[in-house]
Amino acid sequence: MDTTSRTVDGPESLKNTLHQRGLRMTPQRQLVLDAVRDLGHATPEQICAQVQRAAPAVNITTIYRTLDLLEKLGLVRHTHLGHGAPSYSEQEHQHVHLVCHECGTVIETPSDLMNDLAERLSGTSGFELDVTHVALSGRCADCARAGS
Amino acid sequence: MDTTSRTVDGPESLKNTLHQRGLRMTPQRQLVLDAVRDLGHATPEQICAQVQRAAPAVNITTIYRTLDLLEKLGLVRHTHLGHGAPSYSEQEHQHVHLVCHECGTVIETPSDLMNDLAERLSGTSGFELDVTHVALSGRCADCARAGS
DNA sequence: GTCGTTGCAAAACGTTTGCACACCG
DNA sequence: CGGTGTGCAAACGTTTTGCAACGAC
Repeated sequence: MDTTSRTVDGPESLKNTLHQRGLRMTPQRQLVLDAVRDLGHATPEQICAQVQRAAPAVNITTIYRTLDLLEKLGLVRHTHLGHGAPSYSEQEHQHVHLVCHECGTVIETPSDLMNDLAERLSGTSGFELDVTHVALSGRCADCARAGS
Repeated sequence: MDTTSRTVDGPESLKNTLHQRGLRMTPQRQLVLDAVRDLGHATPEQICAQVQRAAPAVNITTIYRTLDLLEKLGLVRHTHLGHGAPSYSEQEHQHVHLVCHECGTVIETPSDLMNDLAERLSGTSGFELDVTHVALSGRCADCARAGS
């Protein structure tokens, strides 16, 4: 009954993944990865704040560099939810983001909803949709009820 | 047989729309609206360059303020095509953007493709998808062929 | 003449870069 | 000890803000 919410990359495996590519394990890298997992999805600045609770000296530059690295390693992913800073989440945390452009709420929805669309797109234009890296905008149920 | 590529808002109607709300017609506002229409879709900086060909003194601050205003008036719309500056286009210019995250190409695709998805979303979560304000990311046909 | 609108300069925001020092392996 | 990784400061691109002057009505 264990759905492995903690994925393949346990505490040791980040080290391994890094070493396989001649990269080095550092406390900062573990902290950033932990922060991304703990926060679900968060901006670099939010991740920085979270990391600094454990290690106040960590600079935001390191957050940016580490997020880029973890993304290249396939451990995290980022999505642009409209304006402002992008949102990082762990790679396995698959979902489509629905952003309400009235109140800004972000709703997560299973990505299977996009499968039909993905097929149709690859059929018509050969475009391979990345179902996991998508932000759709519109109006959430609450705002739809309140508005017009 | 006139499909009114020039929409409801001809040269006079911007003035009317503004006056209806107690706002003022200025050359800058007309120039920005014209630029958006001429460019199809463009960033504020590109729009600024276009406007400055006619009126070099116009400041980019005015571009930003005017784009916000025209958006509130429902005459233009902006889309975030991933990183960097947003892209503005006229409201009627409806399509879905497919952004290749390898080469950055932006493909436009008819928005009808999203109708099924829109229905399913409103069914499951009451979310009203804005079919026109969407950027999907993935890999374009060329990069898919070249890559793996 | 009023008051909305503009231009300019400066600040704010998010991100990147250069460089010397630190520390992983 | 070699070279990767880090912190700091400064630069960068984009957007916003404060304010005095301008100009639409």
